[in-house]
Amino acid sequence: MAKTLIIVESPAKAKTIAKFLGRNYTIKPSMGHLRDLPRSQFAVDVENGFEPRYITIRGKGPIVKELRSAAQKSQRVLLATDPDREGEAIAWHLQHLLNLPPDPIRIEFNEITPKAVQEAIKNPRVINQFYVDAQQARRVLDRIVGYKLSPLLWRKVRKGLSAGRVQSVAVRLIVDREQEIEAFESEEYWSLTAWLLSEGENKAFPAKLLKYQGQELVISSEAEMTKITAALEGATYRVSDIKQRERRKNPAPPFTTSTLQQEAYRKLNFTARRTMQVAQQLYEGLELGGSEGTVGLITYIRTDSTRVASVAQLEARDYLAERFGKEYVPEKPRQYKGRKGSQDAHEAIRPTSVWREPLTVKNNLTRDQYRLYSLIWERFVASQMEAAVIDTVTANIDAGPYLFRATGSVIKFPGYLRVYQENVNGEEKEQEQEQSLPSLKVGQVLGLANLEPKQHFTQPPPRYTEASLVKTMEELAIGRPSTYAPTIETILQRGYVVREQKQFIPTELGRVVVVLLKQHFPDIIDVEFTAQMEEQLDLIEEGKLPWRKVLADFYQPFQQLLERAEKEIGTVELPQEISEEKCENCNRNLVVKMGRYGKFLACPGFPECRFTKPLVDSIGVTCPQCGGNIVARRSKKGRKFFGCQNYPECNFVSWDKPTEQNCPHCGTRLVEKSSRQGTRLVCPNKECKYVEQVKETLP
DNA sequence: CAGTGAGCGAGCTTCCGCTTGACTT
Repeated sequence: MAKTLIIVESPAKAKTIAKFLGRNYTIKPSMGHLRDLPRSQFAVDVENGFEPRYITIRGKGPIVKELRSAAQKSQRVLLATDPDREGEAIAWHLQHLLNLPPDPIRIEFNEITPKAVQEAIKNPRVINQFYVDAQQARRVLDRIVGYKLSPLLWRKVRKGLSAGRVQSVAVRLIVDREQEIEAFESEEYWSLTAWLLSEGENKAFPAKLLKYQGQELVISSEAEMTKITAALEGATYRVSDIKQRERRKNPAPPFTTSTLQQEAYRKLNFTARRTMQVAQQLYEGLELGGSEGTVGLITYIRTDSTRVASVAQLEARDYLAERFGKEYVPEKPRQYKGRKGSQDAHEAIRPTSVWREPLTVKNNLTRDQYRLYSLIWERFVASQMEAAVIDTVTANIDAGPYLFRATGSVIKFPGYLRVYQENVNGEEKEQEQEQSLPSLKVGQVLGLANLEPKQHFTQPPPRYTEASLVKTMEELAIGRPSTYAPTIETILQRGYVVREQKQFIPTELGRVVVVLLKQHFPDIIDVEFTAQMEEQLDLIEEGKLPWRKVLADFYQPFQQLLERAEKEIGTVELPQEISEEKCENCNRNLVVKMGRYGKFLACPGFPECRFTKPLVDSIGVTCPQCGGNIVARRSKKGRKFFGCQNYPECNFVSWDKPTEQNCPHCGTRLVEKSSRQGTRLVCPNKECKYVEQVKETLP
C-alpha cells in the first residue's frame, strides 16, 4: 500500500530498476528535462538578476500529469535523475512541478545494480542548490549568447541564421582549418629505401635512409637523390648496431559516446546520427527469443565516462579465462581514467553481458545493429584483456657516411589484439611494422638488392570529418554526448558547411559569419570560451560564486559589444555562388538563389531574363526509362524524392532511391528502402513484392 | 512528385542539454 515513487530519466532505466525493487516501489521516467525556457521568447529578465521564466516543454505535459498523479498515489517520492549537473536541475524542476517538500528526497547511483540502488535509497539527501544554480547559469548563458547573436545575424547577414556557444565554435574550427589548407605550400621531399639481403636468405628486407655523417638528411629534389643513389650503388652495407626491445601495447578503453561515434564512422562508415539511432535500438533492447524476452544489449549510450561497473569487470574476467585462457586475464582489472571535466554520470558503453557474444545474437539483429554491437562488444572485451607483447628489433646499417635503419617486429603474445584493433588514423596502417627481420649480427655485411627512391610532397592538414570534428569538440569540452550529432546537423542545415566526400568544407556563408563573430565577439567564438565557462560553473557548484554574478560579469561587456556590432556592421554582402551551368536564353552563367523552396539556379539577368532551373544533386544512378541521370530533388512540402534529370521529357519519379539492380522476378529496377531494421532492396512493382536483404559483409 | 527571385512589410526565425518517439505519404 505505502508505495514509494522513484523518478528516473529514462524508461529503460525505470524498467531495470523496477525488476529488482519489489512491489512497494513505482518507477517512472521523466524522459529528460520537463521544464525549460520557452523557445518563442527570450524569457530571461536581465534587469532582475537574470531571472529565468520556465515553462513546461511542449509535448511533455502528459508526462508531468502522469508523474503528478503517481506522486499523489505514493506515500513518498524519491528523485533519482542522473548524478550530474543536468540531473540535479531536472530533480529541482520536478520538486517544483510536483510540489515536493525541501526534504531529503534526492538519491543518486552510478551503477544500476540492486546493491547500488538500495544503498542510494537508504541515503537520500536534499537537492544541491549549488549544482542547480550552475545548471541555470549554463542554461541562461547559452540563451543569452544564442538569442542575442542569432537576431544580429538575421539583421546583418540573412534571416534564419543562428549562432551559439557550441555551434559557432564548431564552424570556426572548420573555417580555420580550411584557411590553413589554403595557406599551405606543398614541398617536395624524397625518401630512399634500400632492399638488403642477409647471407643465405633469399628475401630482401627494407631499410630507410636516415642520416648522412650523423646529421638528419633532408632530400628535396630529384637531382640530389640521383647523386646519393649513385654514391650508394657501390657502397658496402654493414650492420653497425642492433637493439632488441620488448614493447607492451595496452588496449584502448571502452567506448564513450564520442569514441563510439568516431570508431563507428571510421570502421563502419556510420554518421554520428546513424550510430546513435542504432545504438539506441541496442540499448532499448530486442526480442532475443528463448527465455530471455526483451533484453537491453548495451548500457546507456550518452556518456563521457570510461568507468566500468565492477560486476562487469568480474564477468569479463570469467569470460576471458574460459574462452581464451588465464594468460589473457590481467592481474588486476583494468580501470581507465576519465577525461578531465568528465561528468561521469553513466558508465562506459559496454555490452550488458559479455556472454552475449555477437554471433549468438546475430540472427536477432539487423545488419547495422549486428555490426555496431560487435564493435562495442569487442572493444569492451579487449579493454579488459592483457596487453599485447611485441618484440621489436632495430638495426642500424652503415653505408659509408650514410646511415640506414631497418625495423622489424614480431608479436610475441597477442593479448587483446586477438579481439580488437583500434583504427587510429583512417585506413593507413603501417604494414611494415608487422614484418620481421632476418637474424642479423653486428659487423655483418649485407648485399644490396635494390635502391628505391620515392618522391613525396608534404600534405596540408586534413579537413575535418565527422569523426575528427567530434573528437576535437570532445577534447575542447565543447558540447556534450547528447549534442555532438545534433550540432553537426545544425551547422549543415544552416548552410555554414557542406559535406563533400566525407569531409567538412565551409561555405561562403560560414566564412562570412565566422569573420563577423571573430571581429566583434572574439572571446565567445574562442575555443577556450567553454572551458572558462566550466571553471566558473565549478566555482558555483562549490558555493564560492553566485550564479547571477557570473551572468552579470558576462553580460555587461557582452551588451557593449552587441551595441557596437549593431552600429558598426553594415549589411553583409554574400558573394553570389556562380554555377557552371549556362542560361539557355542568354548563355550567361547561372547563379544560385534562395527561394521559397530552397536553393535554385537562376539567370543573373533578372528581370530581363527570367530563366530558372532547379538545383539538383546527381546520385550516380541511371534512369530506367531513358538512361539519363537520376537526381535527388525536393517536393514543395520539402520531402526528398528522386526524378530523372531529363524532366519533363522523361517523367520517371520515385520516392525511394533507385539502384542499378534489376528485380530477378519481374525485371523492374529495384529501389532502396530504409527502415528501422536497416536498408533493403525492394521491387517497386506492387504485384511482385520481391525483397532482397542486404548481405552481411562481416565474418 | 517538378515551384521559386522586386515590390507591401505581418510574423517569423534562434541557443544548449536531457530524454524518446512518429502522421509513412
